[in-house]
Amino acid sequence: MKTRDRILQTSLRLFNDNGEPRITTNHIADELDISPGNLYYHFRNKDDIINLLFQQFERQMEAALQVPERRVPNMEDMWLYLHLVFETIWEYRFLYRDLDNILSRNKKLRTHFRRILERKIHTAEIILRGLVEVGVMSATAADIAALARNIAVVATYWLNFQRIRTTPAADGADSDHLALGVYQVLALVAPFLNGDAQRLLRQLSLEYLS
Amino acid sequence: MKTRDRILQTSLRLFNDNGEPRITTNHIADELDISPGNLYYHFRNKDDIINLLFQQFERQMEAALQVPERRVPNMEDMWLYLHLVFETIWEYRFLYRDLDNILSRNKKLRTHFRRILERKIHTAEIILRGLVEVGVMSATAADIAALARNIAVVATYWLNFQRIRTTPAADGADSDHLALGVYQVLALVAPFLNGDAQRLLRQLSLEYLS
DNA sequence: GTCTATATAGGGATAGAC
DNA sequence: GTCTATCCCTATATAGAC
Repeated sequence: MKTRDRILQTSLRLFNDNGEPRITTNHIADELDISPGNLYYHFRNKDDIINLLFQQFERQMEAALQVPERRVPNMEDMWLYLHLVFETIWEYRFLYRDLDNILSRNKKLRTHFRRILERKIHTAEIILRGLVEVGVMSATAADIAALARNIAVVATYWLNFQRIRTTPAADGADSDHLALGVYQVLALVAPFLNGDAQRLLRQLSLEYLS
Repeated sequence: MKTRDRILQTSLRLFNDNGEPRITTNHIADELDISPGNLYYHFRNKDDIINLLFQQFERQMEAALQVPERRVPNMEDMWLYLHLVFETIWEYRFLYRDLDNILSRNKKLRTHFRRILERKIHTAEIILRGLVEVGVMSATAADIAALARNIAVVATYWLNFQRIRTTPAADGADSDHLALGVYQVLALVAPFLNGDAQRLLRQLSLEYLS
């Protein structure tokens, strides 16, 4: 494996585990058993590393936020959408841990992240309108707008919320956090679902959380 | 006004405006036209300042999260609860901007903040159960648990969410952000409200956001 | 209480040899 | 591509005079 890729991989792991502000270029070099000079041969500076990682993140998130085409979105689209979003956030959680800090240092990152956020809201709206269209749920336009914003907020910050609530030592498996997050978002949609769909969701949720 | 208090006041303002990690003790001293040495006469270190500000924050938030006693909570309690919470967060928003960063540097702060979060959820639950009891809304125990968590997430992170969405330059007045936040949280509760209460809330929301 | 001057430490980044 | 050595800068914090 090329040194450049090893640096990216290790940086991502250290950032995710310890928070980007606490990881210096020396830490990264140490962890890889290479010299700081070598690291700076491959990357201009620390921001350069972060930018590369952000590009990877952005590609993956864009893929997750693809609006289903050529057909009316349904409940399965919602499930898939949420899982892909949560997994991408988990993989690049260092961005979310110090979001304000990181975005304020780099205007381009800020612009791109904002676009992702708007897209998150937009995709949620498309899917919700699809659910209304096929008769699975009932909601006004204003309901959908507010609901889509709330879905975006919970999806974006759920992992941060959980990291504070659980003690650093005794936190459960990673997958639990994601599953609970998906459940929380579905709980936002549930009250708008019509009788049958709502019962189905309740049933699914019970199994899902066991 | 005593120098000590001026330091606290100015620190809070600078932290809120620029983010705590970017404000050094020298910045604070500069802004006050005092020497760094003078600042360190009044406070052992930067963390000492943050701890004091956190204590102020905690007292104010604890007050906001008082469960209404001796009577069944109603819709007005929910409004009051949300307004007080949002205003407290706004006043000490520097804590929320770099929450992970700040809490990870100080175990005591982390423990106390976690308690506040649990209390946020708990108070929301108490109020929601009150609403069910007086017949204003219908929800199962599981509905209420999930809803209370979501209320806490949105209330905690709404301002962060909005700061990213709005451009740093052209953001609206401060009060707008708070009002929108309260609206978003009420939108979480709305679908559980019974006919009359729901219509009333819709009416109120329209006026509220105009 | 307040100042000036300074010690200390650490992170980001580069030069030049190999 | 990789290393060693080093420089610069900034932030925290202290010492000692006034």
